[in-house]
Amino acid sequence: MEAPVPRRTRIQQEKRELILEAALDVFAANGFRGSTIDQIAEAAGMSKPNLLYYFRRKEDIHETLMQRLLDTWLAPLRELDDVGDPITELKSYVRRKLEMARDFPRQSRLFANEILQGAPRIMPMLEGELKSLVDEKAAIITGWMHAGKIAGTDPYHLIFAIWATTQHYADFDVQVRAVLGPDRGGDGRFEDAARFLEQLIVNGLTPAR
Amino acid sequence: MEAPVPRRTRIQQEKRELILEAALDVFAANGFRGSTIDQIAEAAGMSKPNLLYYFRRKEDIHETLMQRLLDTWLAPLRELDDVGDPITELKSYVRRKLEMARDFPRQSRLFANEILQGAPRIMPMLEGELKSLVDEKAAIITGWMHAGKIAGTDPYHLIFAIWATTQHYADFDVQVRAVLGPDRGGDGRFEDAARFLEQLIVNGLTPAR
DNA sequence: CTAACGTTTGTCCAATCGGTCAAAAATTGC
DNA sequence: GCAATTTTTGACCGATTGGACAAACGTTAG
Repeated sequence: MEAPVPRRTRIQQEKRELILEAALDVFAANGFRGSTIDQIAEAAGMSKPNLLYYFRRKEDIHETLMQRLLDTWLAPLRELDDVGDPITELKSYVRRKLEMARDFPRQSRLFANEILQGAPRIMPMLEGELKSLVDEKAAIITGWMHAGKIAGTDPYHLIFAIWATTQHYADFDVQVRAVLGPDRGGDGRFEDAARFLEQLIVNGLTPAR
Repeated sequence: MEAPVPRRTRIQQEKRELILEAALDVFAANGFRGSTIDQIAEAAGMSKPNLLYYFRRKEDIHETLMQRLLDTWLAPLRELDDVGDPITELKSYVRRKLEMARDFPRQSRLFANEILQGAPRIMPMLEGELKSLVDEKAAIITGWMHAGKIAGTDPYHLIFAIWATTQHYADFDVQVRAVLGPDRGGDGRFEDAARFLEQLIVNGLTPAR
């Protein structure tokens, strides 16, 4: 029996990666329907028929991209576990998510685009893989609440809030920068965000008692 | 001198509204490039040339929609003012934003789409109108902090966090529903979210002392 | 009734799109 | 070196797109 995934020569591997890299750029900036094969081909430095030699349809590129995305995208949540102090654990999760928004903004936008359009291509993954993972982690968080280690609240909405606040810095980057202005919108904005979110999650806004 | 905006008959007013309503549906669901004039025309119950009689270009529809959007979209923040208890004031703001996400999800998605694509059509508004408003409100919040009425933190990132967490329930609705499942993903999710966000903002996750 | 004006539509067009195909070019195995 | 195979490309195709246009239709005022 041969390998189930038919990837042939080393050159094919490399060209496919090149195309996926270019497509990530284009799809993240323009959405699926807003992107053309020509754009991706040009960004990858090859002709359109050449690109179609490696991926037979535009959708195949997107699909490959989305499959990889989910894996890496959920990695930070997978790391959340029961050992260590709960508050520390949650702060680490926020930090990891914020780092992903900073270091992989294109992936974040690709994902946001897909969800915004109603998740037509990844709905099964959301209801399957994603839901299972969140259920599992929500159970851990609920455990912490029952043990009195964190305040009792809704673990699902807590996870949503962490997703929303962190991904915001990738998906709404242009707005964040426009509002902060040239001086505060520079590289420091992620550290400011990290400080703010940490404090919000730990203590909220009530002044120290 | 006549009215500067050349809107003629009552029928023209009505048809333009009809088209804008249909276009909001289509643009919010498919993005600008993903939407076709035919789709909008069909949703508005008229032929394509008929639609183009009222709006000469596809972009004109989108532009009109975006101009109106900013006004209504920022209304909740405009209401934030200095009278009353700061914590109560911020909770009200969160509630108003969450109600907008619940009642006007299409507007939220339209806005999200535009920002995701780099805000090509509304960048001036972000750097002008929006930034001014946020600067003004951030100053109020800073005043509260200096008065010791709320914890000292970054007012800009606080506003970002409120935007992100509330709009998440409109923009990422399908994901929220998929994760919550059929039982918890129903109509109650906005009330659950409201309760959660209120608590998060007031007290964070530190258990009661 | 009819002329003027506002509204609606069928038809058409050029540009762009995703994708095909056959042939050329480059690479590889022997 | 040469044949087989893989890679690349120019030319092409049908479908869809945004938009133009003139003719038809409807309405209203005289």
